Amino acid sequence: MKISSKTHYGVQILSFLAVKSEPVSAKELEKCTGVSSKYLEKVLKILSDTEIVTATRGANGGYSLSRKPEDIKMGEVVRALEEDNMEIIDCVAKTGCCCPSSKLWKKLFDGINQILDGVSLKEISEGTLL
Amino acid sequence: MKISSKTHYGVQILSFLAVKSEPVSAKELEKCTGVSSKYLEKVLKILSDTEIVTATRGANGGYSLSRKPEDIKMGEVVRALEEDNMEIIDCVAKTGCCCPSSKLWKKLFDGINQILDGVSLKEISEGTLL
DNA sequence: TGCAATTCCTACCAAAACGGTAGGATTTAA
DNA sequence: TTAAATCCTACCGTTTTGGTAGGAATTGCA
Repeated sequence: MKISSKTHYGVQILSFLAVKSEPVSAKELEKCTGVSSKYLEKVLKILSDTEIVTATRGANGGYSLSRKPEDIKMGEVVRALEEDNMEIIDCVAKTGCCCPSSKLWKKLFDGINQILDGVSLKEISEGTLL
Repeated sequence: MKISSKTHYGVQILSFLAVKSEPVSAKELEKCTGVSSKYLEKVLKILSDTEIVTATRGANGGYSLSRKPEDIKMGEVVRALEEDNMEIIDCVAKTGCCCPSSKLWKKLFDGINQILDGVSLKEISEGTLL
């Protein structure tokens, strides 16, 4: 039940990209975040594969948002970066016991996704989140 | 962002204890869950330290709920079993960057706790959770 | 055309967390 | 006294986390 640094860096990067119109390179993002560009490349690759950012290769390339900040919901971002760690545990498959807790986990994960889908990158980058 | 097996087993155990009036030993819980009693002892120790269950040592001992199922909220249970993994990341301390995402994580963890605190063990054990 | 800037791909690695196992000390009811 | 139980401490293999490293492929520009 914790946020990985990958996800944490991802959100930081995105809120930086949100205020830029030109592509920003991993090197530049390293300066902003203090995290090595090589590691940020990995994070950015995930965001690129999920079409949250667009990567432009070659000179003057870099990364930019694929959509407007208000159209990028944090649920999408967190699910992408946490990869398969957002799944509900299938307790029935693991133990023979009938599992009265599965509804709880479903309720919890539904709630988490609802919260995250209710926040857009715009609110993060502008600091207007309550 | 995933539930550990420790937490998962913990909830299973508690919903089993919820329907018992006598103390139940770790050995018996092993039969129910299929998980080794030695490992369950660890889980139960945490639940005992946090006064969710009461441990009775010696012959005819075992574990029983410290309170009525309706007075045990799942938030308390999950926070106990996930230990320090329920904390909000302090991003400002880690990076020099001002961190616009901290509000998001706070909102998320507050939401998680609110969901879990809204569910009692009674609802889990009786299967009345929506 | 050539060079520099950039992403992409693959491999590797140390440290921590996870999910247990093991053995025995301690307590207690009968 | 004995058997049943929790409590305590240590250990251990596997997976995940959080990176590092090196180079291949792509591209704008002089």
